[in-house]
Amino acid sequence: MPNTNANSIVVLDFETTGLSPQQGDRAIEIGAVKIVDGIVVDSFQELMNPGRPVSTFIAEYTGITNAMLRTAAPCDEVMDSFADFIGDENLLAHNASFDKKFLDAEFARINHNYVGEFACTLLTSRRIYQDAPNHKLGTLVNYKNLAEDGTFHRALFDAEMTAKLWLKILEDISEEYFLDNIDFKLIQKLSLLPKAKVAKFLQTYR
DNA sequence: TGCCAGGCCCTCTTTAGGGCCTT
Repeated sequence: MPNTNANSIVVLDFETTGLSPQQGDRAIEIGAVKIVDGIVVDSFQELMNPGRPVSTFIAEYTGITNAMLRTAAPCDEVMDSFADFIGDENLLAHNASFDKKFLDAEFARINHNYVGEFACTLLTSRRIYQDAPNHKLGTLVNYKNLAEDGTFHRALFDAEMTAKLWLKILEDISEEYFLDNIDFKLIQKLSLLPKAKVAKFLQTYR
């Protein structure tokens, strides 16, 4: 059984060759941080060789070039190490449906199953920060004045920024609705509510 | 040959269409 505390979680981000593993796209980089009780206690970052060149668009978008990938370990090897990193923790990503489909596809190739469930900062922030100009990761980092020192669209940096956003979301919910020990299931439930029902849900929680 | 992601979410909706997000 995965840990149920929202404060113990692995935040992950993939860079990939494209948008769809079902269309043959592969992961080219995985970045992740492990958070325990609001503190980043571990991190993981690896480039991985997908076995074929990346497009000019992807190289420009991510800064990850074919020259960099040529010397990287193959996806299977990196994903095997990453399986050890995530253990049985619950997982978090910004637009988690995207990262989940690549995680599932890459893990399927090495016959690995994981027990953790996903939460999503995109779905959560759409409900908690309804006044944000949009809900892109970079916009939300600026909107909440979260310190940034790095380059977006690299896996570890995006995972670190997603982690900061997650902790800010927990802090804001905790302060506004007087909740402590926010449960992972609460966030999952919240993330699928109609926006108009979010405030009442949190006000009446416990 | 022609097609080409997909889940969420809103609305001029539900016998549907299009924008938002991720690379």
